[in-house]
Amino acid sequence: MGAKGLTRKKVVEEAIACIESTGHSVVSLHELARRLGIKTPSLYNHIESMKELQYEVFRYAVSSFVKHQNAATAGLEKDAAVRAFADAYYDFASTHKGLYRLIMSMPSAEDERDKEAALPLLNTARAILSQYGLAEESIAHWQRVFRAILHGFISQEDLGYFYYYDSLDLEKSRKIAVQCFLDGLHAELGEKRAEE
Amino acid sequence: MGAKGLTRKKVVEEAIACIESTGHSVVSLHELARRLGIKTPSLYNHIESMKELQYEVFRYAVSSFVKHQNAATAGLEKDAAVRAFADAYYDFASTHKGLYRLIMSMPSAEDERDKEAALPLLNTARAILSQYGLAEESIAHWQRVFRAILHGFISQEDLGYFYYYDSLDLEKSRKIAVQCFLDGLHAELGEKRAEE
DNA sequence: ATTGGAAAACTAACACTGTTAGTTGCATAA
DNA sequence: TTATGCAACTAACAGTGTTAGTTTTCCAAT
Repeated sequence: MGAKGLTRKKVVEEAIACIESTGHSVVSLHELARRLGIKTPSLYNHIESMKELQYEVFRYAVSSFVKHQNAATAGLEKDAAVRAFADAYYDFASTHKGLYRLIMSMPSAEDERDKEAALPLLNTARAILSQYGLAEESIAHWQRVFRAILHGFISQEDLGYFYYYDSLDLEKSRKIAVQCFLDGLHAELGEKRAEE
Repeated sequence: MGAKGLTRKKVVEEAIACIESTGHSVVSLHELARRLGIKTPSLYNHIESMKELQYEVFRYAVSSFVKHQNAATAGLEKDAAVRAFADAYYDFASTHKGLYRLIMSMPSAEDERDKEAALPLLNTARAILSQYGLAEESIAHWQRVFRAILHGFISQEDLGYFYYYDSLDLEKSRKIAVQCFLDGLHAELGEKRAEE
């Protein structure tokens, strides 16, 4: 054992804590080492690289997000579940800016391992929408639409693209967005029923 | 005049060309200098800083995007205009990945100048929606929802979060998303009419 | 209890960012 | 032709992440 009893787990935990407190999706190794009371290169006794550390934190972020969403929608059905999911999504992204930004800055398309780690994220939205009795293909489409709205909203708000009419209630905009999704979904369901 | 007749304008243009060709929202000064046939520090004879160069490219990106959107929706009304706007938006983001990413990575909330430069972006969507005869406040809300959907979709696709069911047609998802927005908007219009 | 070996800390250094200071050289205006 | 100024240059700094090589520290086996 080394002088300070540091482990890989503790390093990752400190990185998470750092990201949580700063709100940035990345933590500099310098800052991380400072907080752990060691010099920067010493970190490499516990992690292989920055990329690897990020991957570790990413997994935590995904797991944390999924748990949050599942807890918020447990026992709810259809529209109520959708609304709760949307609220919880917004809540997580606001409260854990750094983790959410990390989730949404992973170039998953390139790294096969990242893609796999991100899979649980998609299933959360799918689970909710599968209650409507749609075909698998439709669920996949609507789950994309749902996530697009949720992320698009948070992303633009975060970027500052919603602050131009700052007299305007953000929460109301969000309610309208979710209602819009539900109306669209209901319209689809109506068509489906009409076909039968 | 210097040896190579370089001007600030030419530097910015090369930066734009570089961003267009790489698809990244930033260009390294090293790469930029290399392409211009000079050494990195020489760039500072023409630009004040990286931030300033980015701002210049950002203004170009905004202007370019706005022109693109206006051209695509000229003469169209209501739903047709909305659909054309959405198609054009997607087209721009796909064709000019670097410029779009730059637009969507400006921390506008912090810099007052960036915010102002971004204003035209918002007016494009607003102009389309103002045709529906909604109240100013409603337009502002629905313009947020519209942009949230459009950006959310592109962003997630770009991140690779749509490639899990890659058998599934992306274009169809996009059509559903736009139709969802229109259905939601129509529902709002219906309510408004019912109130009268 | 002493010693050997492993694990983890350290310092020094490299490559890569953006950036500044100080110097050289070309080109146009006088 | 000369002089002024602009634009190129080299050298260097601070900041990233990272590697090599060295020293320290602790735990385990004798």
